[in-house]
Amino acid sequence: MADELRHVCSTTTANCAVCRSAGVAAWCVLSPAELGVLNQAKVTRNYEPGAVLYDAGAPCKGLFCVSSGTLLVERSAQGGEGRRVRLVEQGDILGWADFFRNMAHRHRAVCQTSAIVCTIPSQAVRGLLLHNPLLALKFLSLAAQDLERSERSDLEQTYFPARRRLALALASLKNNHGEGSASGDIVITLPISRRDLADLIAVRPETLSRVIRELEADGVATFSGRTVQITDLDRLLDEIEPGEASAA
Amino acid sequence: MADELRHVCSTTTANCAVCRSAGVAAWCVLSPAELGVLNQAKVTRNYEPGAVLYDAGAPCKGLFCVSSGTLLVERSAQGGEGRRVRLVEQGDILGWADFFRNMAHRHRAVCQTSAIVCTIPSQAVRGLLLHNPLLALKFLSLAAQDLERSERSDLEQTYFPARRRLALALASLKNNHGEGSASGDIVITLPISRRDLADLIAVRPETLSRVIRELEADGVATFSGRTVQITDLDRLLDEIEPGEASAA
DNA sequence: CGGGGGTTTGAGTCCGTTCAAAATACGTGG
DNA sequence: CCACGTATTTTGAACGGACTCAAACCCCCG
Repeated sequence: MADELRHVCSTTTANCAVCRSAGVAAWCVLSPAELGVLNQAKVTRNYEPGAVLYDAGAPCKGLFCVSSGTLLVERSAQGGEGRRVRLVEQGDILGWADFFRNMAHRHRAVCQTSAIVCTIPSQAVRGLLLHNPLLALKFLSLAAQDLERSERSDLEQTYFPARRRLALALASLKNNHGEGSASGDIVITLPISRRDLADLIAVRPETLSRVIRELEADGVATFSGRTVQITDLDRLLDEIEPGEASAA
Repeated sequence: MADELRHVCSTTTANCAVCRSAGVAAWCVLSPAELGVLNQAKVTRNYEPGAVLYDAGAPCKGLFCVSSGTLLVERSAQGGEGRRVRLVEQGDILGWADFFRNMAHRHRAVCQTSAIVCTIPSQAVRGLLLHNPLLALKFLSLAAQDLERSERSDLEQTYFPARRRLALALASLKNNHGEGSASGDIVITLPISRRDLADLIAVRPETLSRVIRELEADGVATFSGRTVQITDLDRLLDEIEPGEASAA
């Protein structure tokens, strides 16, 4: 297993004390000494696009903390192809749910870009958790956020049409993958394929394709390969909240 | 607010040491001394059907532990009517997500039967959590379970047709609300109205009505008011896993 | 008996799917 | 650098499941 991965990942070093993710992730409550323990226990690896961080069915050996890059988490049915559930970015912590249930992974995490991810072995996590109760509280808050995200996505998929869900996805993508262009528009560089994007908003690729054409026809955004130009942000926001009148 | 509830809820006493829910819920890791603290801090109340445990927007004052009865958790949009998200039974802990995020409630919990529910004030929870790290681990495992449930429900609603979702719901309801009848069939007494059941499986009441007729026509179950008779359990299970061949 | 909510039934519509084929983008080797 | 093979994306046409709207029905309770 480790052999298979060797060609797509390599070990590197990193320092939690200066890692940008340490502030974003739950580790901010740790004392300098505890951060030292974390730093020593963790294993930092470099992954190439397409590398699999972990697969469904694999034993859960610890927590993952994304130092950089974008990963896609799929819910796979017995190792086969499954549904793409969510994107994971810098500072996010992966695998906690399986870890705290002492179960094998039920998801698969695949790198969409080259990525640097730290693995914190189970024992180290447990040690820190027992040593510093504040860390546990932080993790609980994190868990609550994940649950909230899942529940909201559930509601959105039940009640919102595909077009609105795409608008929602674009608005979200904008945060981590968008930047202002020369013309003042926002330009998003999608970290995932169109097929995966379709899966994320729970539609078939054919449907996504059609909805994209609709948005283009209505002057909301322009799509070209993995580049999306938001030509009218107000209109995009209107797509998300049809009830609201846009204040000029 | 408290005045409004007075006619539907009354204070009782209970002892965590002998409460059946203490074993089911996270509290099983507590020492006798800690259990004493919990016992003293908690407030036990008696609710009548229809009573609202908490409403969306209300400040989160602690955790709820269901000693007996069945509650329905709705995700309400700004205090109005929302979607029914899940049923909560004896031993379940409510409100942890809002509690650990330090936010106002985003859900509403309504009693479906008369119920006995203990409220554990924030300060007591926090005290126990900081005092006994094992409790935090237990809560994290609980959180992971909740996330798993939400994610699975998400997938089911995306991929499964209404009929299969109803079968799933019946199979689940069977655990807490079903019992064997004289004829050997399983009889479920639904704790919720048909409208709420429809909402739980994310369909309109009209659709639920039609799917019920289908199941009856196919000899899977018989519906009469709030009583459901599973006439053929194997066939019900086939509805849930169409791929599996039923072994006689 | 007369509401009034919940439930059922019917007819029609719509959104997203399915199936099938064409077009485009991509990686690889010549 | 181009040609080729493969995978992804797009387009089209037809289908289908669940929804909407509207009316009848039912049951519980006053």
